[in-house]
Amino acid sequence: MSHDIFAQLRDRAIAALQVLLPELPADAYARVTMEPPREASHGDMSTNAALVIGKAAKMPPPKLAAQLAEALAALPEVEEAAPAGPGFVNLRLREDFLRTQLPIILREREDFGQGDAKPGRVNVEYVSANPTGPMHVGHCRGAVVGDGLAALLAKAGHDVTREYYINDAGAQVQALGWAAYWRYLEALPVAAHGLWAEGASPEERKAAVEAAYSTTLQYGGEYLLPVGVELAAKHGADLFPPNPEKLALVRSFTVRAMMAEIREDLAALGVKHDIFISEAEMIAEGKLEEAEALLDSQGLLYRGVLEPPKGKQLDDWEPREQTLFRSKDFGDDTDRPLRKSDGTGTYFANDIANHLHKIERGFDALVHVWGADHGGYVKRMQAAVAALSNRRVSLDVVLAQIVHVVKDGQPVRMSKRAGSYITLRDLIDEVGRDAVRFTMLTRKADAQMEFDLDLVIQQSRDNPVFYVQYAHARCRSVLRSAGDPSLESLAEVPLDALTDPAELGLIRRMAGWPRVVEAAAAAREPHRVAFFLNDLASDFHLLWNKGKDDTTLRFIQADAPAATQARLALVAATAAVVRSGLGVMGVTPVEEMR
RNA sequence: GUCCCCGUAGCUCAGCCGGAUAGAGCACCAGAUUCCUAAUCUGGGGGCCGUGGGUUCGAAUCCCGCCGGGGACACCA
Repeated sequence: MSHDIFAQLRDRAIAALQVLLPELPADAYARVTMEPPREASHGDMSTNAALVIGKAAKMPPPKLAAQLAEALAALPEVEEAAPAGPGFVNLRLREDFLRTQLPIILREREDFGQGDAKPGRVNVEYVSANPTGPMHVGHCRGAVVGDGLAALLAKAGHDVTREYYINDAGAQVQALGWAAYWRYLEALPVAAHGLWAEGASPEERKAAVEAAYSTTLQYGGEYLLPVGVELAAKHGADLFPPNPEKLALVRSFTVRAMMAEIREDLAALGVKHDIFISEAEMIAEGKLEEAEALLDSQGLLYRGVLEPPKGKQLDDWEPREQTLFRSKDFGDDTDRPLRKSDGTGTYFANDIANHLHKIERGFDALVHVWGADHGGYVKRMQAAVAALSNRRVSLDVVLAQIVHVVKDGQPVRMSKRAGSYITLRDLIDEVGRDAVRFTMLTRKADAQMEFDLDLVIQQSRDNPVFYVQYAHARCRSVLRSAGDPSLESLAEVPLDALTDPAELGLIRRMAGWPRVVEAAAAAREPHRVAFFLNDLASDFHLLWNKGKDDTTLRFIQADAPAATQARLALVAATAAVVRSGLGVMGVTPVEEMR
């Protein structure tokens, strides 16, 4: 069960008000909050209850606040309750109530913060990089944010399915197929196809392929060379000359090879998915036609011609009649094409099919992590989901903004064209998986961020990865020195010795973890976990340093076994909460730092 | 031209669904180390919350205009 003390006290406050105001309907309390006050001197918790229900109760908020404070002050959890400002009630919690949180943490350990099971099923789709090459740093942020968000939602009590949508249909994969075919031809003896002379240069070979099949080779990366060699080893010259069937075989082989590589990249980053959905298979199953029929039956499709976009130079624009979806009816700026002028489906149409597929599998909430370049795509997709589900299913899109990689104060180029293409693997090799994951989650997803390669490997306060791991390592160091007592036994020890403000502050922070999980999940903001852990680490380092000035505050006291036990319980709980938070972020809690 | 994201301390950024005197780290200044790891900690200075309106008991937060940065805009994915 959840152990959110803010939720508990909020319930207490509402119960108290229901006694004071028996005639007030239950829904009047919806906007009542119980939260940490901004100013710590105001106490541990603050409620706006008198402010938000004053009008409905026909009472001036300050008067109601005074009555509520009186009722709350009588609670066993509460040391002091006082009306304040325009109608707040500030609570100071009893120290022994705060201390009761430690055994709870020690029994729940890494599960502390786990929310109660929530109804409904959530589908989180992330990464979904095109299977046309290895992952690069541009994909990395979305992968980490998606993985962290999925873990966070699960921690908050949601039933989460993590999904990867393989874009293995469409023009890009056609192009990939040709590029792989080119590499296949290169792996064959020249005599097998005779497209170029023995000893032809790479440019000549490429030009020969482009001329022979009137195609343009967009993908030629070295990562396709082994694919060509494997195809040649497996099929000899049988795939020459090309025909649609043989090219389809090359394509599916290449997509499988690329996906194998992407899965390795994901594993290296520690990013997990429950399910991989193939666009091509879904389309082959007829999901597009099904979605189209469903929309058509609701009168949401029509034949029409779109206006040309203004302000953008389009030399070859001409009016075309297409099948259009009335996304405007659902808040989009314009209606959107479902079929190209040649009658084939647009990417949008395939994506509609993808979402119908999700809705049919029974999800109640869909969450996507997309790159910022897809920002213009959000409204139409939300429109489609609303239409396909009769507005039952929600679609939230988290946009992951661009990451600028910086080294030695200089931007590191990431484009393929510039030649110095940074793969995800390069980045992990350079700074380590934990640093990549933690750093990518220290910013709101929709803010651009700078990834400073020098900073993330630095071992100092500037580097939050290090700072948090160091706190955990310090906890573990203390516990090892004390002979690693079991958490079960520590959950039983008397805690009266914990009275220092720094000790109680640390407990307060930890007791707030379930609330952080709940709020961060609701806002779809996994970065808040990183900030919480930074604060928690700071509280712990503070306490540690107090022990340097005042030896009676050190954790291990040779001549005071009871105080030592109590403090070991505090330290063990801190370590457990750090692990709980790092678990959400997918970052390893280290035992020691050397 | 339209749409989306961003604009908070010198720098990098928090600020949860509107709440009380706007915060953290870095940098700068001044301190703490025979000690469970000083890889840390304590104190200090530093703000027109881009800007102008609006909503209300109350706005960094919500709404509108403008300015600045980034991104996206038929038949690509």
